[in-house]
Amino acid sequence: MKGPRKLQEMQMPRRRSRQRERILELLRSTEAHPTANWLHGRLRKEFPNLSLGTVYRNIGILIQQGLISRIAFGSTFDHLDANVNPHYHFICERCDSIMDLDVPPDQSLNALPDTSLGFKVSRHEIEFYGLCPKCAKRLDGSAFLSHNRNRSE
Amino acid sequence: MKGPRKLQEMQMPRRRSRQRERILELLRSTEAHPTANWLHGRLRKEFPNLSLGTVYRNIGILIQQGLISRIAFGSTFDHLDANVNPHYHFICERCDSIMDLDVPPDQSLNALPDTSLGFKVSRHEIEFYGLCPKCAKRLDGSAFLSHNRNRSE
DNA sequence: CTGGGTGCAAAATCTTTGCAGATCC
DNA sequence: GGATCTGCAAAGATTTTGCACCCAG
Repeated sequence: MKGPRKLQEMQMPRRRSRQRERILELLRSTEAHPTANWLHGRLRKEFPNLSLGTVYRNIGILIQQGLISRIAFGSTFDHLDANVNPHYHFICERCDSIMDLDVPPDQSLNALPDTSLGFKVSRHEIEFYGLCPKCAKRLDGSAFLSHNRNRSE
Repeated sequence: MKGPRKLQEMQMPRRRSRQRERILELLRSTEAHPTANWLHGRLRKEFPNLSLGTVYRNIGILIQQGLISRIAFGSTFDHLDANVNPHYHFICERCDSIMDLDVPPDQSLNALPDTSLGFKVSRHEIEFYGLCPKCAKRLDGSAFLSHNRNRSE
């Protein structure tokens, strides 16, 4: 290995790049919630040689810096659930496991979006993030740093 | 008391298949929220020639039949958001657009997961589904059938 | 100068699809 | 017997990565 690569997880001093600056500006200027591909197409005009790889790398950096965030729904398949009754989910930030919560969904929350604006709400979903019982126990009293991936494959 | 099934989507007559039955059984028997790949690996023992394509096709059929559902978070990148303040999202079921909601997040909801079980909640997210103002207006009074995709790409 | 950043292309994932042949009803 | 379904493989779609060169500091 050639250096403290892993420390990138913390705020590593970064050099500026015109590309990254524009990606951030663009994201801040739009109401939509763009994809990497959209950004790439949009910025092609200013950077004719801009590569999608660069867009992805910069997205990763911006997320790391807390300047943007990803929206991880409405995307691809991934996980499945045979419990078709409405229910909430808990996602462990340490082991990435997903659990069904035994909490009755609160339909009154559907009234939250301002209907005077014209929203017609049919349902909602909630994901709680934190430590699952198992991980919480394991880390009881100790700082948690390592990130023990445990996703089903 | 079975609620009326959604007849919106054309239901093709289905034949049974041992593979699909086992996929459903397996999904119902596990606490985890498996991926297609996990199912495939797991069922390889019973069906040595089972193909991933078949798994995906059957997942699609089971979802169509309302027997299972997908969990579309915790997955890949896809959409981004430059609004890093906590906020909820609204997803239009017709045009698939994603909107930030101007609703103050209710931190008290973090108390919903049963902490006596050991959950440590740090945050939560909510997605509301339904019709956005634009689509709601367009469909006012008319049945809605067509699905006008509008995802950024 | 130096090491992070970029473009490019290949690789890695994940999901879909065309086709020929097997299977269920 | 005929419409479905399956396995296989190729194609798509999306994201990551290795590498040589470039450029900000």
